[in-house]
Amino acid sequence: MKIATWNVNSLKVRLPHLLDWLAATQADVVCLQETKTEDAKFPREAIEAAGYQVAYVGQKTYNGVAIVSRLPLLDVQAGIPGFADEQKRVLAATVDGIRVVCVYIPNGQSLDSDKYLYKLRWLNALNAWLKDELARNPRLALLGDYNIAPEDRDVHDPAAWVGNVLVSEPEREQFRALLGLGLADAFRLFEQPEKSFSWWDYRAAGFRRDLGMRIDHILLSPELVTRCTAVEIDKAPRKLERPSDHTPVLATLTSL
DNA sequence: ATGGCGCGCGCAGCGCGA
Repeated sequence: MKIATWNVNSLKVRLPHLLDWLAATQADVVCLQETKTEDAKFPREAIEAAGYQVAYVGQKTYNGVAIVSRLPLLDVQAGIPGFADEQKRVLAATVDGIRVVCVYIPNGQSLDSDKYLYKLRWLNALNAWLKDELARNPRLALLGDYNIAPEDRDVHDPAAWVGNVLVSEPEREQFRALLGLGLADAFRLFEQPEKSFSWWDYRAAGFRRDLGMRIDHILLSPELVTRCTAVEIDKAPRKLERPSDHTPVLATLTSL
């Protein structure tokens, strides 16, 4: 079973890339972020025609998350229970006995912004909810755009990013708090190339110069760690015309 | 590397992302 996460930065624009990528990788479950699509305009038919089911929750212009899956999506839940949030950033569903949680964690904009405080509050709420969710679901995967580079090795130039969002210590503490729930950063279960990134700025030729960050992650509960045989960042879609600024991250799990 | 790109909205140019 292959499970993946991909911030598509507008599903309307990236739908051809998504369909090509599904066909090429034969991924079984893909969590999407930044669909930027209202539910009424979601391209459900095109995804179903490719042999997938899809659950989604979106809004106009901003945010929006979806889970694409070959197998049925059960117990679909949007948002963090008990955490009032207009922004569509969370979608959970059970697929083949695995609780799949798709997240688009807030960016935070800058350390002195109200959006940064929102990011930290949001992460607190996520952590509290996941603690319960893990107790109910020992097979849990948390996939998404975290907007956090966990360590300096996940940043092309750590010195240049000091004092910025994505790398600040409170954010990294929140990331470690997720690990503290028993989750593992699946990418780091395996030997990986140096300078492994999942996002590059569109500006200043960021991709060509490899000025990237690793901010898209797959966290796995212990039961799923034992089943995980590979994790890779697939840079191929970032090389296409009109790419998303993020690449997919893909994990392979053995069957039970 | 933050003026510089790309997106949505909506028809100009702005807000936002990371």
